[in-house]
Amino acid sequence: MDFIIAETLKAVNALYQTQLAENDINLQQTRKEFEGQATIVTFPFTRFSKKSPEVTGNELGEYLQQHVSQIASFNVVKGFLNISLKDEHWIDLFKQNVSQADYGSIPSKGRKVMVEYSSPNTNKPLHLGHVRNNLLGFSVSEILAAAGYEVIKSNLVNDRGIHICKSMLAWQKFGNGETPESAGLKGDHLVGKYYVIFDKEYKKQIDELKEKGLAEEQAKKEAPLIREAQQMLQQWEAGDEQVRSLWSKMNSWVYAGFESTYKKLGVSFDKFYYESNTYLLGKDIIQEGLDKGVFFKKDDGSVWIDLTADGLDEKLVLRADGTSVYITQDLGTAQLKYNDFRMDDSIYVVGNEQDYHFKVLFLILDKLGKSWAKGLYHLSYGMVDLPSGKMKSREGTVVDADDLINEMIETARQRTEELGKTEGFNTDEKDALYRMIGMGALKYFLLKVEPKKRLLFDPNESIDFQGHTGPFIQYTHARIKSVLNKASFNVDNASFPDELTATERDLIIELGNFGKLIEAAAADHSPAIIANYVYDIAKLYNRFYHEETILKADDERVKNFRLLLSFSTANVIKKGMNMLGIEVPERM
RNA sequence: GCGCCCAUAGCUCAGCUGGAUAGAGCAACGGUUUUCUAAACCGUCGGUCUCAGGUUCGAAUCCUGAUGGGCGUACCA
Repeated sequence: MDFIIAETLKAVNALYQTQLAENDINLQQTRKEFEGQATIVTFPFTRFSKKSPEVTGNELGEYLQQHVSQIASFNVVKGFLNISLKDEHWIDLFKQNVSQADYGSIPSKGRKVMVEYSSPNTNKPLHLGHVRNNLLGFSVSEILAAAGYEVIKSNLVNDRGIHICKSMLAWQKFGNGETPESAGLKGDHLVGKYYVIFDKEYKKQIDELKEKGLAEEQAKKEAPLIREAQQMLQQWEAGDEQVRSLWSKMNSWVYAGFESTYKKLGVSFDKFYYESNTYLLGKDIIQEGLDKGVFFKKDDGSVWIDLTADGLDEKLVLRADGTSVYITQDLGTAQLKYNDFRMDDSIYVVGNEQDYHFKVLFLILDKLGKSWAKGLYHLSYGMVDLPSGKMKSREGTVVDADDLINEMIETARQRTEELGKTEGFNTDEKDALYRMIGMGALKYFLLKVEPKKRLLFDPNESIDFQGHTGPFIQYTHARIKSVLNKASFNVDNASFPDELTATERDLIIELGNFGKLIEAAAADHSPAIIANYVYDIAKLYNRFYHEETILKADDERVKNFRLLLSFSTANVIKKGMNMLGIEVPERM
């Protein structure tokens, strides 16, 4: 439809001797209650046409109809010029473009982008919040790849620190040598169990100390368990063999557990970074910043940056004792990633509680004169909350990722069996189908919402399988495949009609927007755009499916055309869903 | 205190760079299957787009302020 803009520019120039730019033309899809497919808003033109919006619209319409062969007719409603294009034009768009097997592929942009996501702590299993992160990161990676970027998916594993020592210490004290095998627990769940035990015992000690008259703050600092954990961290940093060996053992349990969860989620990574390797990085950057006068040193030896001119605060970048803080490592890690890959852009998928941190991080790198700093982007997403409030691992008020996944698959199994749709499936096929549908429901549920919005999840209300959901779209795909199979569809038999029904036209137009939507989703880092688009396509197709008959169409040309239209729709649905990390079944 | 984010139907969400009478799903009610998969389709009901100003031919969308909610503002990560 874009050619209309160019033609309108010519028309405005011819009629009103005014040279406009492309951006000055407001072209949109005609609302369905009016006739036409393309609408130009004519209000802005009245400034130089010196005529009413209606008259201006009519003059433009006349001109365009005379000069543009694809235009069939036009009508003017107030300041809106509605243009109907000939069916020939839409059929041509379908033939040349939409129906092609590679439709929706965008040529390489020659840009490399890193997407860092997941980045778990190795002291507890993944919960629903992590699931949102993982699905977002994976989906954004797929969308960027579809939009022609070279994508590197990375995962910065937080495998060291005081929280890890807490689990280790609790296991050492209360574990009696328990292993994932002996406990019959996934490794990450076993380690998480001891993280919770630590917290429970720690609280006990705090209460005891408080009874002895200590203030809360002091009790928290002096409880023997926390002291031991801190000591263990020091031993870890000193390379103490026993501590390191316990650490390796427990982390390996966790990794085995994560691997299984990642697999079920269908996410993957090209590059792992581990904080145990990167936590000392960044000190050379501190020196660089001091040399450049970006940072300054206080009397106690701590290093700071003054960001008050940018509306932020003074920020510590190195402790007085010379050790790193969080941002020190992140400065170093950012440099490391750039040295490794020389990417043009780098996206961090991290929750919105760290908005301030990333603002500061990117600003500092920019002030240090890093040329690549402008390519850094924080994909900030809202927390997943329960009706009872925030999820807290230590207090056990979390929706566990593995549990949720299993429940979704189980629900999918029940629904499918109730509907009696498993005829002709063997056991493996059934399992694959249930997994596909259950995960489709979960993933779609999480991805259809704009990332930055917070998400409320009520464990008592199961995730829907009907309506605006993943399974609805999957069902539409399976339905199409079923028709195509019945017809023994072959692309080579394609034929095209002389005219279109309204629904066929709507479907072609919407399918024609695919590329534009991929670009928009990539630019906004928003899977929600793809999710809502694919839903619109599925909905339109179902309307078409009910209104028109395909296999029994009177005219063989129409039949073959509708088959090809169905095929093309399935193609877009599949590609779109794959960008969300959702698979679509051949039948269900 | 200061900073950032959010607010659209009873509930969950769309609404493209400002454009026509603000759209879906769920829930409720009614209809559609001798015909390609009813996880579907069609219809009814449901709105002061949190509030108050402003900019504009035109505001859910932009600006200012207020209210409500979330987050941050650590020599934690």
